[in-house]
Amino acid sequence: MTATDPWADLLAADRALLDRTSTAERVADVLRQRIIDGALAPGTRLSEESAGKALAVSRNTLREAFRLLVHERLLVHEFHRGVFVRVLSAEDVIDLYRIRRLLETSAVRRGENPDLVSAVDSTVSDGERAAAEERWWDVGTANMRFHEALAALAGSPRVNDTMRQLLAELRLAFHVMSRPEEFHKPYLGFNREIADLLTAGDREAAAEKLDAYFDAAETQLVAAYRTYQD
Amino acid sequence: MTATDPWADLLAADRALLDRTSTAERVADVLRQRIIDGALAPGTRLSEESAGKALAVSRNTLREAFRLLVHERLLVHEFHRGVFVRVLSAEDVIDLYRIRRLLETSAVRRGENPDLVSAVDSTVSDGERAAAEERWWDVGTANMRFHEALAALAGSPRVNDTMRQLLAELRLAFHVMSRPEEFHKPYLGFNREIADLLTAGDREAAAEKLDAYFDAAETQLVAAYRTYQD
DNA sequence: ACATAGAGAATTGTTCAACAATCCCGCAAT
DNA sequence: ATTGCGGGATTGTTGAACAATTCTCTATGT
Repeated sequence: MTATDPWADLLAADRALLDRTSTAERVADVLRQRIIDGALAPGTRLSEESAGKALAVSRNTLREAFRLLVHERLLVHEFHRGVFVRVLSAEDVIDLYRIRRLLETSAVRRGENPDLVSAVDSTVSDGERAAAEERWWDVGTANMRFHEALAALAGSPRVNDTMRQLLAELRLAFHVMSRPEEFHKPYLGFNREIADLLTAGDREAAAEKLDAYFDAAETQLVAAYRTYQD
Repeated sequence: MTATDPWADLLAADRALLDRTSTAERVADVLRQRIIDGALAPGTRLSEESAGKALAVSRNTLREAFRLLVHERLLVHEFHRGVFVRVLSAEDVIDLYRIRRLLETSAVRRGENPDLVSAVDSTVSDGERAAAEERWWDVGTANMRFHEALAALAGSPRVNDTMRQLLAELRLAFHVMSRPEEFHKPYLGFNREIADLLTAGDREAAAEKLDAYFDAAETQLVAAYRTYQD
């Protein structure tokens, strides 16, 4: 197990692929996906019996999966009443934007890794292509990945995790709106400008434009959210 | 359930105290505390049978608690091998400082709530008092709470949660050092200066001093960490 | 008609026992 | 020293059972 085997590191990197996940984690994966894509609407109650029967897992395993998603804030757990798909309040949406602004602008100001910058750029291209072909759901996804890529400029695994989680949580907000498909479209231009500034190396200008984006997007989403919530 | 009952909001705030937590959460609480205070050293394996017998809970309940702590990164779970108290790598420590720097400096730059600023100040006073009485463990705790209070300047519940979790994780690093008790002492002066700048309203200067603090603390901790790790 | 109380059903919380799958450890064989 | 092979221990997952709590619906009284 000494450093005499240079290929050992290569295989070690692949270990995660082999190491298999538990049933509970896979159950959490599918539930997470269904929540994110809106099949499980906010407020939906997930009974242990129905969910367990549907996924063909035992109650115990299911409860482990529930715990994970509660911790990720995608589900809420009410004692002796069951678990529900989270319903975000307007304050939640505001808070999500607050922390996103913090993370993303800081990451943009400090991140200079060329690979990560070009990764940002390609997410914008994806969004533009999806918009041209009117695949609105994909536009939204590309927009999410754009911001994920911005946060990734920080070069921190924990920031990446946090960001992924925040964006998943934010998806809950879009599902209560009337036309979530077209919500992201107006921001494609913003994204392009920010990506170009980053590619040009002007991180400060990119960060300021991002800040302006947050001003616009947050007020719009909160307004739309308050409207369609009642 | 309308807004006609002013006292209803008051009681609603206390609901969390009543509403009872599950056994799994309470088990997670005690394990978390034991990990944070060092009773369960990094690398320790927690077998389901021993832990379950010790805490008088069933394996299933225990496993739910394990899931929570794995999600908080205080435990690691190796498939078919069990759960272990997390052993931080030097890269982990670096990453923890990276995200802390991001969150805390941003929070300091934007946070102006007077109550939150005075909360920062009181944590410094606590630390000074503890140092004067040579209660080194309390000095460390006060230092942690100082940084928690800094992050709280952002006024974001999610930032608070993230910060609490990061600091708990960071405690894992201190336990592998030789004299964790005195590690925090040199930074008391820094904390005082930052608190005073904040009280004076000079947030930019406070943020810059905090940045300098991170430069110092990170290199020292990483160096110490790399030494005592081998 | 409406509110209330209470019985019974349904759901969650937790434990326990069982078995399959996997890992760990020691020992023999080469 | 490495490999192959049990046997024991631990984890992964299930199913059943029962307690605790919530939900539902009916009966009752006003």
